[in-house]
Amino acid sequence: MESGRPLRPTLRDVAVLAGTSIATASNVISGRQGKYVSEKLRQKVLEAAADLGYTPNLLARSMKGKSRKMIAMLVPELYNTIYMRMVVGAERVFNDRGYLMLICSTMGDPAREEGYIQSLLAQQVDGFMLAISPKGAVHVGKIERMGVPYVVLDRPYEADYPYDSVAFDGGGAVAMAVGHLYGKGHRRIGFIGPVMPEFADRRRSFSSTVEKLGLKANDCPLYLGYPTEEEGERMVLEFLAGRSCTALVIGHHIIGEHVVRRMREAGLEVPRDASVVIVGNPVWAEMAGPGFTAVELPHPELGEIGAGRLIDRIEGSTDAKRAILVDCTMAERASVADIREGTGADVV
Amino acid sequence: MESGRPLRPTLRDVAVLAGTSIATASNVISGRQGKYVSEKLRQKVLEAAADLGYTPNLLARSMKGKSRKMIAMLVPELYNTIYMRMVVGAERVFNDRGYLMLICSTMGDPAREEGYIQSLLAQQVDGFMLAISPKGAVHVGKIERMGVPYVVLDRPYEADYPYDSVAFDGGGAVAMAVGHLYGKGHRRIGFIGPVMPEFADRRRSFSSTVEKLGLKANDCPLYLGYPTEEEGERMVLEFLAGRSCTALVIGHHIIGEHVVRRMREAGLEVPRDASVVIVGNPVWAEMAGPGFTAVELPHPELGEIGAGRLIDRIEGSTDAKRAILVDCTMAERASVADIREGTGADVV
DNA sequence: CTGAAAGCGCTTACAG
DNA sequence: CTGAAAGCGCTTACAG
Repeated sequence: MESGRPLRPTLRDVAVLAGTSIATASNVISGRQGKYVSEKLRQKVLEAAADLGYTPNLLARSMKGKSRKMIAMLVPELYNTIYMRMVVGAERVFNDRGYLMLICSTMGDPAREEGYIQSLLAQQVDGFMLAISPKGAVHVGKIERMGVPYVVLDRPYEADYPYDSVAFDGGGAVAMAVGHLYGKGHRRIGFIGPVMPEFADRRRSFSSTVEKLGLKANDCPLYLGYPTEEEGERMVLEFLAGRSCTALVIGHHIIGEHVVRRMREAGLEVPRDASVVIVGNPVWAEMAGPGFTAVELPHPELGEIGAGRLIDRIEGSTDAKRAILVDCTMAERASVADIREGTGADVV
Repeated sequence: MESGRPLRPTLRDVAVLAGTSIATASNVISGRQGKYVSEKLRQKVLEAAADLGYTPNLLARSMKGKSRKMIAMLVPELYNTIYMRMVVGAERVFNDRGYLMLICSTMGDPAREEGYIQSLLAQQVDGFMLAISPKGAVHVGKIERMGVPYVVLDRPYEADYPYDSVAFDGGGAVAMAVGHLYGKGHRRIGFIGPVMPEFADRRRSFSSTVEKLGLKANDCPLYLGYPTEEEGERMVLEFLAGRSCTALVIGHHIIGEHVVRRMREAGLEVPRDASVVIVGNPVWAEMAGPGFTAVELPHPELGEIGAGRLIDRIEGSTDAKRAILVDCTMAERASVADIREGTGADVV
């Protein structure tokens, strides 16, 4: 309709309108330094570009070896806060450093993971942030072979080549929780946590920490299950039947939800009847009951650190590939009673 | 290290290895029909491609006017289930139809919305799915002017040009809820809902439906507030103070969460003491208390229908631009008592 | 059946 | 200071 004006004007259109060459127009638009263009011409080009509503075609630009300033982040699920926390952290730094981040949801399906990796590689993305399923690890080899930078998040895995990864130390988080309770005088500490293989480090850490602190294994029972309502209930019941612990470490946020609800229903008051430390960052930790002490898992930091590392890589860093482990932090709230003797803690 | 093998082999590399021309290699790889290539040559090319691990550079392909098979979806928040439901619905169809969907989170910030639109336009995406803030509507003009297809989701707005949009009828949903309760014999029905301007249609619909059914406005009070814990509590208290309604329509899922919890704490039993219909799809509707009857909002369908329409557009559909309104559906569960006389409902 | 050549929209030495 | 020309990796008439 609007005669003459191309829908997507090219540099050529701008150059013609400004009465100059494509090369000069390019020099002005991409603002190359060291290329002196007379102020007059520069203005004319700028005007022409504005007039036409010119937007450079990044596709064409990329063909000349320029980076696309585009990275892809693969996550298993969109509904899961854990991944969203990582995404938000990563996005913050990509935005700051001028990269466009694309989020792709794989549903933990290796086939989908492969599909995305294929497409995105073909789309010439500059790099990958990968929160990928264990089985999906195979497809990472493809990225590796293409020489495209990537960072693995949250779940590093075995590979016969070194690669960048960022994770937190789940076992360490549990150790912190146990240590905190120990410091407050607790000697009989239970653990309710996930039974899935990805979480083996958490329960192993519980056992070894307990042992290291010189506590009796009998006094520190483990209850394992899946993060469902029924299993949560079952584990609480078992824990209560024991009746011997003064404190409890909950090793998973979803399980925590069910456990805490069930404890309340059972009339158990925290921390009077039992002290509790959660591993994870459930929204309700601050709001429910007395406020729950938690070992917070640094998902946003995982995203941030991973993103920073990926960009450095893309921009030429030759730092040795390695696994980065991020520390967890204690957020003390009101779910742990200090039962040490002679500390006067009761007075407070 | 691996001498000779280029990291990212090009069609040229494939052609050389196969001992043929780039053009022929291209014909084989992109499987153009009508181009007869001898079976022998075709095999050699295919082998060479496999050998090199060749992946076509979609960037270059796109430069020849081919579509990128890539669309971008802008959503305000990643944490909000509503948007994730739309995303998941949309992604399903994009995947089926061979498009790659990129998710971008704008945080409802018009500046970020503009930034993304700019970048993605420059990246030559084929189309946009827009769940955008009211203020962001301005930037849509840029997409429109570029002639790039787009579909607006969930929140259509005023514009001086026609455009495609997909939404559900929030007012209609409330009318359904009221109608359902009316059908079960309720004549005094309260409404607790959001006060924000985007939800004006819901409360207006409540009032007009009540009027249409011949109920007295006095018997059908409205309680409006923000979706916070305190406001939820306040509204429940006001509703209870009234003590005259047999039924309640809750017009927002977050508000519903607080209202339902508060009602339970107040010792109110549903549906014995009050029948309840929720507008929305909170996860707990099925699990909490007796199971809550709800008017379900079709967010995934919004995504699906929008995606279908967008692809049709991209692939050349010249169907007139228009606003599509998707119906909501009743999910009857156990939170509504049938109080009609002589129906024998009580026996059931 | 096969391949030389032009061209997509840009950038970048390089020569005026 | 400015512009003609080559080239990025493909596709596509078109001529053999």
